[in-house]
Amino acid sequence: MTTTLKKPVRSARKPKGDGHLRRGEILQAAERIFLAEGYQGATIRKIADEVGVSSTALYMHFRDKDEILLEICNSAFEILLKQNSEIAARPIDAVARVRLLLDAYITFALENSNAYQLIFCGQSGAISEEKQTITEELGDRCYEKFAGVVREIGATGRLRTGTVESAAQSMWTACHGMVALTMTKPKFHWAPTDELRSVLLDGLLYGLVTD
Amino acid sequence: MTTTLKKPVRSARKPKGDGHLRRGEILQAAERIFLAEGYQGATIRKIADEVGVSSTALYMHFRDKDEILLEICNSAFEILLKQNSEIAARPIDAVARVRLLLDAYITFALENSNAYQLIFCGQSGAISEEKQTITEELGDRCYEKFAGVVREIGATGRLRTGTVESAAQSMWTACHGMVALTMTKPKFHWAPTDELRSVLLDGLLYGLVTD
DNA sequence: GGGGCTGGGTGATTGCCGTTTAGTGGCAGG
DNA sequence: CCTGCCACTAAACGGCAATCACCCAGCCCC
Repeated sequence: MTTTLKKPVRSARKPKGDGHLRRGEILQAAERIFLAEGYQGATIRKIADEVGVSSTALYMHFRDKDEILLEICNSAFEILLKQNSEIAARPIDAVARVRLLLDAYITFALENSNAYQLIFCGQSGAISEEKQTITEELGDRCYEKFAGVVREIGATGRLRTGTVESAAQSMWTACHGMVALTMTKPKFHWAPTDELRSVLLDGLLYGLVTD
Repeated sequence: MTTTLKKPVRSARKPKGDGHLRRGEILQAAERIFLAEGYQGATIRKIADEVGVSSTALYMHFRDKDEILLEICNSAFEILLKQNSEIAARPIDAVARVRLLLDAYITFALENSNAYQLIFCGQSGAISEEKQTITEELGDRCYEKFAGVVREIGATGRLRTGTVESAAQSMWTACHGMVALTMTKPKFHWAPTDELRSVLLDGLLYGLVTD
């Protein structure tokens, strides 16, 4: 027992992170933990500890936990939107663009698996439904970029079956299924991922688009 | 302030549910709540209340919460396995059987959405990974029933592309994607579900199987 | 220069959750 | 009758998100 029985005190408090500086710090710490440990693992307390601040301080900058993690997801999805816009505008055949879009989508999902799962695999009620509006709108715009190219295909009469919407949604949901299932069941005896990916894309495009 | 200051007492306790009777009661209550409110909503305390028993009593019959809900999922998946076995054995064209299997799979998933999501959309870490072994094995057997029929198609040289495994997994994951996304994003402007389903199945089969 | 407001910070607290521990009461077998 | 067992219980533990009342440095303005 040392002599320091008195309060350790006198400003063990972390100095103010003026303005939006602290906010950025929090996002950065949250992202680290979120990527490493997922939604469940990224608790308010851990994030606060990582920043070196009390858990309460986070509520100065964000309304609640979901707001922090959704903001991280949003910045991830902005990358996807940019990617989609770029691919959709390329001066190549629409079918080739659709394939590139789906391929890039799969790559994006695998590379941002935690964000992807939070947005697209959130088991009902995990996140409060109406807080996702911003993210949801971002997702819609990503889908619209994709659907636009499918619409081009439809306009030239090359859709083998279904409407533009049902064909686009079939392709999208199919790709979602592949990435989602390989993420949540990593122990399954999967075919080599490259092969699985190309077989799925080949099959879908061959099955839904003529020529 | 009434006179009853003494303990309210004298056997407010629920009589013993002899043998496995209580266990069944718990499962039944848990299933009701689980179907109505999902994994998050089905808390130990709520289940215990519904049965009319203390929360601790549940640990007499189950090791933990996951064991209760996984048992519910297992009985659901046994139905799927039976379904698959029956369809796989029908004396009709293998391609027709594959289509029926996928169609039944989708219907099953939509009708048992909570069990389905718990098993196949469990965002990493929601359930402790190695406790799912029984359910996982059941799922494997369901898949094997399906893959067996795809193997028949492969054996007659009618697979347009890919191996038996990659083709089977493409179809399976694609269907998973459709049901998973329509579950987790119910507010999206989906094409009519019947159309989406038939377009996806038509496309997959046309794209992966010749003739 | 001093009073008061502001806003980032804090520890304690609330109310959930799953799970554990230390009992308790009734009943079956000797 | 007693004894041991076992389904059951209340109370507690630790962890979670979120809220509360408070604190104090810095600034503006009189």
